[in-house]
Amino acid sequence: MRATIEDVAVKAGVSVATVDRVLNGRAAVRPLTVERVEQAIRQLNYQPDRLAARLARAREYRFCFVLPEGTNAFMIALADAVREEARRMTQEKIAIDLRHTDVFSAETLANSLDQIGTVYDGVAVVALDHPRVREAINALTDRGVAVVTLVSDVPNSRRQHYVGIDNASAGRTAASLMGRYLSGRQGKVGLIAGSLSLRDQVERQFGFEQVMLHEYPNLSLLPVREGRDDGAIVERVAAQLLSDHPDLIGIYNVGAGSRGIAAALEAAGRQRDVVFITHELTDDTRHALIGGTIDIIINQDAGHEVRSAIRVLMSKADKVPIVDSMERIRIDIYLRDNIP
Amino acid sequence: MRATIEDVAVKAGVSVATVDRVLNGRAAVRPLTVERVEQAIRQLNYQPDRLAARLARAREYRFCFVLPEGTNAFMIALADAVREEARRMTQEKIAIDLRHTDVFSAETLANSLDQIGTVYDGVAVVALDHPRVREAINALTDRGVAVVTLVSDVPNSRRQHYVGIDNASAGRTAASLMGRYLSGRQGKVGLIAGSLSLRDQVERQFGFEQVMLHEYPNLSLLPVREGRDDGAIVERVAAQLLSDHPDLIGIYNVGAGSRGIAAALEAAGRQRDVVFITHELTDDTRHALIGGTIDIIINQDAGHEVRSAIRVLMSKADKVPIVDSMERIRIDIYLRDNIP
DNA sequence: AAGCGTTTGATAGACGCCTATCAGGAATTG
DNA sequence: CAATTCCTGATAGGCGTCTATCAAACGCTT
Repeated sequence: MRATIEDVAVKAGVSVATVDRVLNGRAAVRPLTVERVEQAIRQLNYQPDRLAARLARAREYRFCFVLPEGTNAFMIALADAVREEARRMTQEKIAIDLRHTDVFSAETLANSLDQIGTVYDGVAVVALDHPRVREAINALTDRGVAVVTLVSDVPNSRRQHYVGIDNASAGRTAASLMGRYLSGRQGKVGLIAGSLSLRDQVERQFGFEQVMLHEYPNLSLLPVREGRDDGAIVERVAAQLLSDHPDLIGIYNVGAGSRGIAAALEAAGRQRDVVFITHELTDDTRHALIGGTIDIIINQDAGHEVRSAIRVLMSKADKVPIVDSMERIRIDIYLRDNIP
Repeated sequence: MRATIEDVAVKAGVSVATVDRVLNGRAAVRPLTVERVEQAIRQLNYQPDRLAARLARAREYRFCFVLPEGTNAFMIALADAVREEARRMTQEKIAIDLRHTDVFSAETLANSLDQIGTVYDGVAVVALDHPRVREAINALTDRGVAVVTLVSDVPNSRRQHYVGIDNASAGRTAASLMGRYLSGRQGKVGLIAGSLSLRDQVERQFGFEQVMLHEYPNLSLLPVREGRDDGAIVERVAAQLLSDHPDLIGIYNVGAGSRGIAAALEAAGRQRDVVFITHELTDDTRHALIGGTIDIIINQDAGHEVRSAIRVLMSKADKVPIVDSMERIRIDIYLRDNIP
């Protein structure tokens, strides 16, 4: 049988009320008493029963997800996942709010974060890596709000955790697959990004270039072109890229707007000759993958990310450790043969 | 606020005791009354609070995992994951037993299943696809024990759910990658299996051959060779395969014993020339992947599978629906660039 | 109408923790 | 030494469900 709060009280020679005070910081307790209680807790290996705690707790946990606004398909999927989990989580006394903000403006994002008062126990944010945002994250943390970064990290901030894939690794993976798919061939490989103010994209690019340059000298990597994650712009950029380089044999798209690239490839009739690797499984990319225009999709599962973020925020709120292996978000690689 | 059992009682014009009788089948209730209670439940969209239920429940859930005995690295990882989760789950009033049985004998496995009395609420089994086993699974189901198949399915049985990857899809994926990695080359591709009495391996082989024959006519697929999932035997088989076919340029290993193949490749000095794709990330395969002998590892995450199995068994025991998207086990593809 | 079994109601006591209150004792201050 | 303030103990009530018991109401048989 597991130890209860009462066992701890007896062992420490105090009352349950005092143990409760120590556990929940409900009132001042003499340091000596605190020490005795903590010792008893250690000796009995006491861990509060989370089921009972959640049941008894009057207040519910309040979390907030801050996502970029806009029509990016992946971000829409992420927002859907948040709403879906929010609905599921009401059962567990967890209330989740969803806020949208302009992702390309560090100022706007930081202001949004600043506005979030102390009503929330935790915040999950798709963040720009910018000093102003970092500062806002740190301010939240200092106010006692648990913060996790989602999808794109802010490494030097005091956020508690990053929920998302290892983007440098994703970029390296894309490069390896590109290299092997193009083995024996010679030609140029193009890289298209959305905006290089998002850290995840920068890291992907970094990983891709690293492997490309070192391991596949037969392929010459062209300078990055920016498409601002917008289908129409991306399509123009891709069309230009294709006409500039008749010997282009590979495209890696680091950001959104894959649909534009697929359209440009098809318009040029070069979808069979060019290996096209991109990110995020959406209706568009799935369709292009099945059609053969896209060769590989590298994906992160929005549902998993949201659930992981919630678990982490819960753990931080309860001050219990997280299980790392459970929270590692994996890089999904989809070919037409294994799309779900 | 969520509806409670008391709200249902009031709405249905009965007592809470009666509602409880209906919910938990505790005693005979008049059909008319049952109908009224169920109607009230539907109207209020009442769902029992699982936290409270688990807290109040005297009895704990008892689940049993039946795994093949032996030294197969993946099965050992699976057993470790079971023990790990068992430890974690004691907190949640879930007791998990682990049993080992001879995997290659349908009779032994079926007897093991038959022995499992009604003490268990649910059973997860790595099953052989054999009539005797199917019958044993059906018998368990009929006794009211929830059964899920793990890793390898028994499709025509009355098991409640299959927890594992889509193995045909995994085989197709392996073939596609093999085909693309070998694009432009001509030569032979070998297939090594453990035992073809395990359905997962048969399905992988099927998927692989399907894609290989249709899409990559430049590659000629050799007949399967069996290695009985044993490192030493597999090594001999692989060595023979290599010496029989100097123009072998690809190996797909459907079962265990990758280490033997890696050893044979290295002994022949052909690890650079032969694309080697295999299953399951273990210490051995990870090492060979980093070293370059293995090119791709297709993996299923043992921890995820065990947790999923537990969630499914819990849902079945509570008679609540499962969330399919949460329980889909994904095919992990590892290159040296994205190993965790 | 008495006797019987079947359905139902009412209620108490867990489960382990949270929240709140009140009183009494201890330590500190002047 | 008295007056505070600070700590601690005891205890009640609640969270929503399960489990169990006893009595009352009901329908049916003879």
